[in-house]
Amino acid sequence: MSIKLYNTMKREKEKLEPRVPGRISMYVCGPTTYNFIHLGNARPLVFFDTVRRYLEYRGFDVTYVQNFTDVDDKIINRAREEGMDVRALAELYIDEYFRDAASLGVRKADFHPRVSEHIEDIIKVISVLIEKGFAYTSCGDVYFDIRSFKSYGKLSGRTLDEMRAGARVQIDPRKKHPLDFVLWKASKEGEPRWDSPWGYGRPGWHIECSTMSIKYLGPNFDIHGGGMDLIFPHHENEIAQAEAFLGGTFARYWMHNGFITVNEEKMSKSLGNFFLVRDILRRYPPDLVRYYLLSTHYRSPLDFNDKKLKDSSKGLERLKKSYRLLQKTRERLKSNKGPYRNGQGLSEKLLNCVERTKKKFEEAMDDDFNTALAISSLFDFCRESNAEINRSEGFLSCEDIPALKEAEKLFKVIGEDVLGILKTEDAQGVIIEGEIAETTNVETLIQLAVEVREIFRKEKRYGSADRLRNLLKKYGVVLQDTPQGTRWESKTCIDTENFMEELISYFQKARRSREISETIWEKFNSAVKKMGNDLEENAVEQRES
RNA sequence: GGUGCGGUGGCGAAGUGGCUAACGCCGCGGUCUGCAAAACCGCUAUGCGUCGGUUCAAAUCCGACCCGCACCUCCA
Repeated sequence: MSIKLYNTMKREKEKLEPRVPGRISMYVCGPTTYNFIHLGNARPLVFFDTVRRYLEYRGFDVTYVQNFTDVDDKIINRAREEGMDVRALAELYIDEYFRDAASLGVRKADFHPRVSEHIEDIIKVISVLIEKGFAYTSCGDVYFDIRSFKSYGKLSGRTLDEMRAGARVQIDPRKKHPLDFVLWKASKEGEPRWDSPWGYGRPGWHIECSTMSIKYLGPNFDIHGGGMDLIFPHHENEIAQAEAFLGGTFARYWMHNGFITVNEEKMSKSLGNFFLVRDILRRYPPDLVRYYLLSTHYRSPLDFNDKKLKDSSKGLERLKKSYRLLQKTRERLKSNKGPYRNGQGLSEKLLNCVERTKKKFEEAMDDDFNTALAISSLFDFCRESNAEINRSEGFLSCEDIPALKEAEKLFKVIGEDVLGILKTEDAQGVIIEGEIAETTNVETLIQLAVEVREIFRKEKRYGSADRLRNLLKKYGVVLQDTPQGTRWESKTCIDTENFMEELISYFQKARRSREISETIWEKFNSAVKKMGNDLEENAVEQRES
C-alpha cells in the first residue's frame, strides 16, 4: 500500500514518492508572531502535525520544519501600539505559540527557524537572484522580476494576463511589473534593520520561507504545506524565488488545508468573530478542539461554532469511554483465574476486530489523510469492542488479557499517537474518571458514598440510594450500576468545598435519623478527619455556640 | 471580470461508476436495570442543489443552470 496525497500543483491525488526512500522532509508555513494564534492558525497546525505523526507511524523518518515570521510590518505596528520592543514582542508570542500548540497536542517541529536569525542566508539568496537576473534594485528595495520566471502562476493556475484582467493591484512606480514583489525592503526610521549590499533594510515577506526551507531541507524537498489562502501569492512567490535560485524543483508536493469559518462567515477582525485558540481552550477541552478539527477532511471548509463543538463532544466521549472500558476490564481480570471462557471466544473476536480496524484506519489515512474516515474506523471498533465485552462479561478470565491489551494498544497508537485526540499534553478540563485532580481525598469520600449507597440498594432502600446518587450527580459524579458493582466517573473538577459540606450534612442527618449505622458513620468520620475536618469537634462547637 | 472550492438525512460528515449511501450527534422503539446511567440492538435520505445527457449501471462521468464560499490586496 502506498500513500496518496492531493498535490495542489497537479490538482490531483498522487502517490507519495519521497526524494529519499524512507525519509520525508516537510515544511509548513508558521505564524507571524504578533498575537496569540487564532483558530485559523490552529487548523494547519493540528492537521500537519497529524500528517507528520501518521508518516512516522508508517515508518518514515520525518524531518519537520515550521518557521516563525518574526520580522514583519504587522509585528512592527503591533509593537508600536503596545509600546514594546519589536524583538521582545515577537519573542513573547513565540513563547505563547508553543503553549497553545502544546495544548492542542501539536508536537514541536524538528526546526523552528526564525527570520531574524537567517538574515545572512536571505541576503545570499537575494544576491544570487540579482546575479542571475531574476531580481532588480529600485530605490533601495530589491524586487523579484516576475516576468523573468516563465512558469509564474503554475501553482495557483493563473497566467499573468488573467491576473492583470481583474487587477486590483496598485501600480507602484518602483516596480517594473505590478505583481513584482519585494525581496528586500529599505527600512524607515525606527524600524528593525540589517545591513545589506543594498543598504539598511529587512527581508520581504516571501523570501524567508524559500530560504529557510532550502537551508534545512535542501532543494526538491517532499511536502510543503499551509493554508489555502497562501497558494497565491505567498507560495507562488516562494516557488518563483526558490526555483529561480535553485534552477530546479523547489518542493515535490504542495498541500493546502481549507478555511475555517465561524458561524458560516469568514473569520475576520472586522466581523468581530475572530477566535483566539487561547479563548476557546478556556471553554472547551483541547482534545475536543483537536478532535473537531480532524473530524472534517482537511481540504473541506470547516465551520466553527459553539453548538457544533458541543455536539461533537459526545462522540469523543464515546471513544474515551470505550477505551476506558477496555483498561478497566483488563485490570479487573488481573486477579481473575476463571471461569474459563466457555467457548465465548472474546479474544479471537477482539483480535480480528483490531486487525480490521487497523486496516480501515490505514486505508483512510493513506488516501490523502482522510482523518474523518479514519476516526470513523475507531467508532466502528468502539461499538464492536463494547458489544463483545458486554456480551462476554462473566465469561472472561486472565487468558483474555493479551487480547484486551492489543485492543488498548489500538486506541493508544491510533487515538493517542497518531490522531492525538484521546490524550493531550495539557489536560485541563478533560474528563477524569476514578481520580479527581489534586485531592485523592475527595475520591475517598465519593468511594465511601458509593459504598453506602450499595448497602442501601442491597437493603432495597431505594429512596435513600437515589438521594445519594442525586447528591453526587449534582457535583458531576455520575454512577453506573453494573453486575460487577457500581462504577463512577466524575466530570471536570469538583467544587470540593461545597461538595464536602453537603456530603457531611447528608451523613449527619442520616446518622441522626438512623439511616446509616454507627459503623458507617465512624468510617465516614475518620475519612473526613484525614482531610483535616473533625466532625465530632465541629458538632461540639456547634452545640456550645 | 478571472481562478478555485463546495451544495449528501433534523444537524455534522464520509463516499468520485455497480453490494442495503459509512460514521458521529439528535429523535423514536427495544434489551439490560429496583429506577437510572452506560452499553448494545433496531428504526429514521427510493434519494445525494436543479434540469438534461452518456452508460446495462451515476451521488460519483459530461453539459447547462441555480445557490453558497474563498482567492485575485495583509491573512492559516
